[in-house]
Amino acid sequence: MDERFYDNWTTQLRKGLLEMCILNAIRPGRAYGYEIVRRLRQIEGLVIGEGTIYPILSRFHREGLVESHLEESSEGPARKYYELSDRGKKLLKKMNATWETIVRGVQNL
Amino acid sequence: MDERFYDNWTTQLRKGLLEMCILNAIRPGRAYGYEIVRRLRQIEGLVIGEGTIYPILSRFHREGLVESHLEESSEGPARKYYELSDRGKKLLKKMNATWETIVRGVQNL
DNA sequence: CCTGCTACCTTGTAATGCAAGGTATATTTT
DNA sequence: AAAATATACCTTGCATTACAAGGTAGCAGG
Repeated sequence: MDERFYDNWTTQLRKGLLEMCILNAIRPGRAYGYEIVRRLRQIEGLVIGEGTIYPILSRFHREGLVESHLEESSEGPARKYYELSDRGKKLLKKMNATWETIVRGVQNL
Repeated sequence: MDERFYDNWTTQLRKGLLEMCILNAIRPGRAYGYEIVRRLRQIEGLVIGEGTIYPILSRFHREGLVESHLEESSEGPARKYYELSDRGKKLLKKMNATWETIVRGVQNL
């Protein structure tokens, strides 16, 4: 059967959504890229690869939504930890609110 | 303040989501482009323009998700009505299920 | 030393949403 | 009758994203 359309659709659906999820994953404290990939992988329908997350994290930093610092690890190469800036926290709050509005809107379509 | 990131994010968030909403708007029976634009406009966070919907409807048709036919109107130019094909109905069901899975996944993040 | 896991990054491609344009019909206003 | 407004369709070019496929490097176990 032709799953091409569906597969592409799910990819499109992740656009923007991934950013929100990543910010929410960082929010409680701090997190590094490889860790976030593993956490989000467990959420059905939200698979994410390294080639996807690193550009996103870079953009977050460029936009001033997060701060980052390297930290040595005994289990491998150094990890780049990220945490939300004030701007990032504010924006995430707004994004979460927008998300809920949309979810509600879609529900009673 | 800098709303650029937020505005762009909402645009990205609409990707894929609009397709699902349009299909759901057509599902009960039939609908034409201009009509769908007006209906979806009322849903907060889901604004859509004509330059967005017509390419989507064309793609639906190209992918065999909908059938279409022209119908004269006394209120203006002819309308192009769309209705879901069997394939479209099946796919929409799958899309709605995926959407709910993702919404639930995001909820308990 | 070599395989596997950890951990980071970059490049090129495909796909989408949208602004900004265009065309044409029917109704209402001037 | 001319102009304006609402209806209704469409296309082109741009900006943005997610992803596959590649690359680099550190650490541990056999």
